[in-house]
Amino acid sequence: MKKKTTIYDIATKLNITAATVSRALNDSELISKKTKKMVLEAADELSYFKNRHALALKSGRTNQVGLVVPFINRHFFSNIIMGVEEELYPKGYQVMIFQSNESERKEKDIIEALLQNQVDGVLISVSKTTRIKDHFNKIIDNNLPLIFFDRKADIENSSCVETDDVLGGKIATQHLIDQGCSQIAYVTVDLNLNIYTNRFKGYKESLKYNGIDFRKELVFQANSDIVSGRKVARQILSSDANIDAIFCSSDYIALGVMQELKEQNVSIPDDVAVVGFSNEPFTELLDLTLTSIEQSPYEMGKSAARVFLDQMNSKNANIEHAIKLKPKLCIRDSSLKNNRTMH
Amino acid sequence: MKKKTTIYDIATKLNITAATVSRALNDSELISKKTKKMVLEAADELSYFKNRHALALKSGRTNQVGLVVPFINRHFFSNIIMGVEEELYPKGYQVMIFQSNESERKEKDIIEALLQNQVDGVLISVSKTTRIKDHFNKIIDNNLPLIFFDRKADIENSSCVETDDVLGGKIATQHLIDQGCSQIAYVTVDLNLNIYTNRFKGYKESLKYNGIDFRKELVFQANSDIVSGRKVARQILSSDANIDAIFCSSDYIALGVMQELKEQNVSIPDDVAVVGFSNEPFTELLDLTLTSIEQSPYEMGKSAARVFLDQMNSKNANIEHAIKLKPKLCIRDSSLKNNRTMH
DNA sequence: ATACCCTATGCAATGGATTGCACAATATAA
DNA sequence: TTATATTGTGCAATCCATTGCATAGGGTAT
Repeated sequence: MKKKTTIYDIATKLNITAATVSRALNDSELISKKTKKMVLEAADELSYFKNRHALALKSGRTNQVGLVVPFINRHFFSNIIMGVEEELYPKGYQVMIFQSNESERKEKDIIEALLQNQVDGVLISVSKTTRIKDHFNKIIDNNLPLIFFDRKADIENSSCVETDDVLGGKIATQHLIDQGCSQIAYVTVDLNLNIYTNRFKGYKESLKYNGIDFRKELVFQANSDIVSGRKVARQILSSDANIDAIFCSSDYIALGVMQELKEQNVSIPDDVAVVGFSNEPFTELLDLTLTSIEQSPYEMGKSAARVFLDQMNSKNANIEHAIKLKPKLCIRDSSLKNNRTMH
Repeated sequence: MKKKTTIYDIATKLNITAATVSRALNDSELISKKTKKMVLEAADELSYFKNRHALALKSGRTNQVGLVVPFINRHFFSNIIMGVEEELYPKGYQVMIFQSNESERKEKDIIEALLQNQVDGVLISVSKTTRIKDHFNKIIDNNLPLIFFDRKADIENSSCVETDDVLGGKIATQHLIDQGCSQIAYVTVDLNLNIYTNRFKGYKESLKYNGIDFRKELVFQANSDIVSGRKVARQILSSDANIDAIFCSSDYIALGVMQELKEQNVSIPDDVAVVGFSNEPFTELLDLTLTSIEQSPYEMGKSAARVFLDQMNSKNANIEHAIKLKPKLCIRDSSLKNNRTMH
């Protein structure tokens, strides 16, 4: 077992003190060029590298931030991670990534571990099952920047970055109306979650704005998966509602819906236009591409990272930021009528 | 700026020494129940948590491992991360995730940072552009377990976990032959990368095994994307080769190929069967689902993590592991002839 | 009552890098 | 040549938790 090289080893070798070595390695102007050169060469020879823990212990700072997501392997979250990383890495921060698996318990553990690691801040998208919030307050109590993204908790002195879901619901609905639709079915997921109630709100506001009556019999519920999407499509088709469009609050539902419509020989988009939400990668790989709402997770990550940097720089950690990102409509085959070609 | 609570704060408050506090917190049997209770209460009151850096400094161990992938937001890699995490988290290890962006430079930086962090081991999938290997040797020199997954470098005393790509190439080719194909075009990506040469090798071996002559005019090259797939499909169709199947070493190429074939009214799989590689999620979301080779990244992650644990436990870090995971064929519409229905 | 043993706690060193202060060595000025 | 800057290094404390060794205080045995 080889012992790790320290500045003391270098000092001993060169018959100088560790203080001098430290200063030389940090290119202090107190040290002569000759000594610096000596030290650097010796350091290289002994394959020395800094011990970050000693540093952290001394300075109380780590240049590490904690990033917590429900799942790493979701397109949405992994792109947020990309955004955070790319913003923070050049500034010398290390991003420690953790996944809560939608478990409150694990989320608590992770935050405890982050605090033990003395991270300089925490960026987190809250687990679905989280009800308590002591662990978030612990972060605030320790005077660390706490930034929520996508899913937030109500914590004083924290910041958040989220998609403007109401707007997302609006522009999707408006687009369908612009395409000549007026009987627009809406498929929601879980009306307990903020994001879905907001999308629904946007849908209703858009109908109202266009003078179309809201009919609650056009609202359906499903889980966010293909099978559930097929099932809800069957429900919709067999109901009295004579719809000409279906707005799904999830792309997976929309995919299931499209599969079912196709099987039942309902023409998309002419008989029924379909719009999804989230702009999953597969939406543009389909034969009949799916119109959807892009939430720009990469931008969201960057934005959250910038909020963190802001809070770090203006030492006054009290500033709260609340950023809403504008979603974008990606128009594709499933909703584009009139045989217009895309280019 | 609130100062962080230390065991000294607790000691002062209770009029005892830090040593006693430390032992109490670690539930040492040297300490009386009464004192333990006192200490735990005080710790809670002062919202104390351990300083991991002090611990790491003292013990030289961190219970952290470094995990380096080219990109986090790829289905393949994010599932490897899942696997590693799920294996290591229950054992008390923290996984520090980094992405090299396929940059040798960044890969070096990351490894330097990991060493500075005194991680207990490194799991890495090498960046495409990496040529030097000093940074890998530095890990070995420090007597840390080094485990490569998917893409390896030739380093003594390191371990690796990879897919048996030769077998992957074989079973895909064999499947096409079983479907009655004999003029099988092969589209490769980069013959400098191990994984692609191995797939190609499997293709050739399978042909030979079935007594089919290898014809180099049936081998084409493309980049791993849809546009490139369409382009190569045009090349194939306009060549003299009268092919009845196309085996693509990437799903994205296969998708482009299928799009182009469809546009040119070539029937899949009856005129031309298509097989991809990697089993990307979209393969089963298409109207015409794509036959592909599943590499089980999740299992690969678990496997790599287990190798790490093995090396940690048997202190003798010299044991090299070399694990090859068996790929699986996922048969779908694009290659299944004879109008058999799937269920 | 004296010698001895436990039990619970304290003391002090350790790990590696940083940094304010002290001081030696050299250079400059008078 | 002596006094004064200037430059380059050394000393020692600090950050926090752990742990081997020492010891005080109480109990037990004789």
